[in-house]
Amino acid sequence: MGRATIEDVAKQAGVSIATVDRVLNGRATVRPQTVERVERAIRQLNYQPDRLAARLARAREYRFCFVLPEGTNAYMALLADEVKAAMARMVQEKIIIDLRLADVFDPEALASTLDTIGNIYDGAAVVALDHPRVREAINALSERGVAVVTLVSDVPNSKRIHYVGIDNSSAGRTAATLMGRYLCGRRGKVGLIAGSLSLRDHIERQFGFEQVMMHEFPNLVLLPVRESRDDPDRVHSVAAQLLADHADLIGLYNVGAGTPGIISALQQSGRKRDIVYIAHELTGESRRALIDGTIDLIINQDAGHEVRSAIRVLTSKADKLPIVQAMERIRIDIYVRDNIP
Amino acid sequence: MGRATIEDVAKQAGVSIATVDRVLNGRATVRPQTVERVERAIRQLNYQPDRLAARLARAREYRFCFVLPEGTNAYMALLADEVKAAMARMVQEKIIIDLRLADVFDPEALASTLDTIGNIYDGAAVVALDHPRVREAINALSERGVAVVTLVSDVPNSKRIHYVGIDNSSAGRTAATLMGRYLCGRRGKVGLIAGSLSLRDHIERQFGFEQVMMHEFPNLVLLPVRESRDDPDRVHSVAAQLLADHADLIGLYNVGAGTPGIISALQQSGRKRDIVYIAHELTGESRRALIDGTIDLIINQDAGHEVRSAIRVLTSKADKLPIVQAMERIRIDIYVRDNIP
DNA sequence: CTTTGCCTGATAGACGCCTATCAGGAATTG
DNA sequence: CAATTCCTGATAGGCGTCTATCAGGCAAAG
Repeated sequence: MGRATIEDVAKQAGVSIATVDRVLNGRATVRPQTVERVERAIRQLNYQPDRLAARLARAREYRFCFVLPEGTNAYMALLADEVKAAMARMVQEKIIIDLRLADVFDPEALASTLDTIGNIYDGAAVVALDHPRVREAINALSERGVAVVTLVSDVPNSKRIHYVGIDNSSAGRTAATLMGRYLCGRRGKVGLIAGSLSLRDHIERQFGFEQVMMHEFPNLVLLPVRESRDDPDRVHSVAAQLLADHADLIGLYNVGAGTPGIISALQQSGRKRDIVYIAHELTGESRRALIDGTIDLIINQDAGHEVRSAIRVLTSKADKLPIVQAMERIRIDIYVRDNIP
Repeated sequence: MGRATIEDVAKQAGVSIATVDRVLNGRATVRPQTVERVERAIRQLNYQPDRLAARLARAREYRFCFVLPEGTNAYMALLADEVKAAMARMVQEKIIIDLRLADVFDPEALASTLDTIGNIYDGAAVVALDHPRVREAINALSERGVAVVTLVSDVPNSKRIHYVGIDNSSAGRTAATLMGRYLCGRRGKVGLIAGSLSLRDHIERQFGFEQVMMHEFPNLVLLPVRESRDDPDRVHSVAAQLLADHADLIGLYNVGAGTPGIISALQQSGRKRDIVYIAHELTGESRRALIDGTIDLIINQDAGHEVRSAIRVLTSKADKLPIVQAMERIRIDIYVRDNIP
């Protein structure tokens, strides 16, 4: 025998199918004691509506919107590619996905983009800045009934239903531990470059990194953070400056994007072999640099997984189903030269 | 407008729905030119059958069987847990999963287990030994129409349709690179312990490890491999022996299971801080040892992902749908103390 | 020209659920 | 006690596909 159907529940509860449906979908007022009978039957039979049949019957299209940063960020380009791939794959499940680009570093621009994605959508996935204006826009969206998940960088205390991305303070701590071990007790300075201190993920990584560095590796001196706005040119000059200022720089951790700028600075300095450089996100450029030894370690979050997870979470929400937390945890990937996909 | 349906295709091709169905499901002989007309219509409309509707209509139950090693292996216990979790989750998709245990180290026992899982199943996922008898059993299964995927350890040249697991020679190379870096040019010996050299994954890891060790880290001397059959007691005595024989042992890589045996040997020796120890698979015990510093790095493959991937592959096969390779790639996870989930 | 296939069309019913409507009984109000 | 209002049952039709059956057209074989 297969699983219980609505009909079984109806029989068990001694009511009609229509009433079970009313209870399940809150379609009309049902007397409390009847509700109780139905719910008991559901529990007894361990009834779970068939998702497939439900989706088929509803014949409803879900529309989701991904809001990603515009610009040259290579990882964001990867994310965009995955969103496009998902678009194609999801049409057959009646899920329509749109992609919009916005300037993440400008809270006003990002917020007003969020404001415009109106009642067309059932859900949105946003790479967001942690800023009051943006938080407000996210809250406004969810008030309007658009489920919001944050992607890559979280906006805590907002009404987003879920955050899809790695635990960034763990990522920072991981980077520090690996940096410390790779440096094996050598004495020297370690530089830290961040994109923006309004990006939650960047702050958290920095925080975790500092924490472990301080406590575990007293032989290393952590230099003050430099901000780069994730702009390759700025990243380059910041890195070049660091290298010029500190002859005893032996470690470099770039919390944000703009990796090509660091790579070029390191290569120009001729010290790329002497400096342990840890970067975030596996992209075409960082991958090459990892292979040629400029980058020693890459900490990554899988773009494909993130996009698929965001979609799963949004559809679960739309179908009013619970999300399986364990399945949605995004892992911190560590890449060395040998395990690049 | 939504997507094309069978009806649209029928209209476009100027045939009946029944004929389109015959072409799609090879239900009866259709005149070649009619087939061509239908296929053209399918291409023009970019028609893809609705999976949901198809599964609903077929009302078919798929039965899959997982064959895992019996015994004390903690990782296999994790896999078994994930299989059980999947069972519960999959009933609602009309997929029935059974779990059987077998002695993987005994090719005859494993093969005869495979022989018994008869025509009940549509597919099987097997943690297999690379042995002629086992290969033959796998081939026999697929001849009988049971799709087979290998799990964790592959059986190349067999008729398995897919291998679910990490690239083990990459894993070995990764371990070697990390070992070499953690040891920072120190001179000394590195020990290698394997469960069985009939397990494909063990050989491949060993191979990759040796490769990188030889070429990249001439300062390190790799000791001959010791076989442990993944038995905790044997692992313990092998490790204790290694420690006793080599006062200058500074690295240890355990390619297989039985990690608790090594942990106890290391702790008894009082040298756990001096030896860089890299283990496979994140389990309760290895996790504790990673936190307390006995283990320096763990290389892992996510049990949940593997089980879900195996199920996806088997259902895709049963539904005659292509599998999305990129989605099924199992990553090599690297864990340090700071990124443990 | 009849018989035998071979192709194709038409159609019914199922899968499990959703949506909607109508009618009638029960409970509440006046 | 009549008039409402509230609950509930019954039922029809649909979502897109599969499975199965029957009948008819057409061609080749006898």
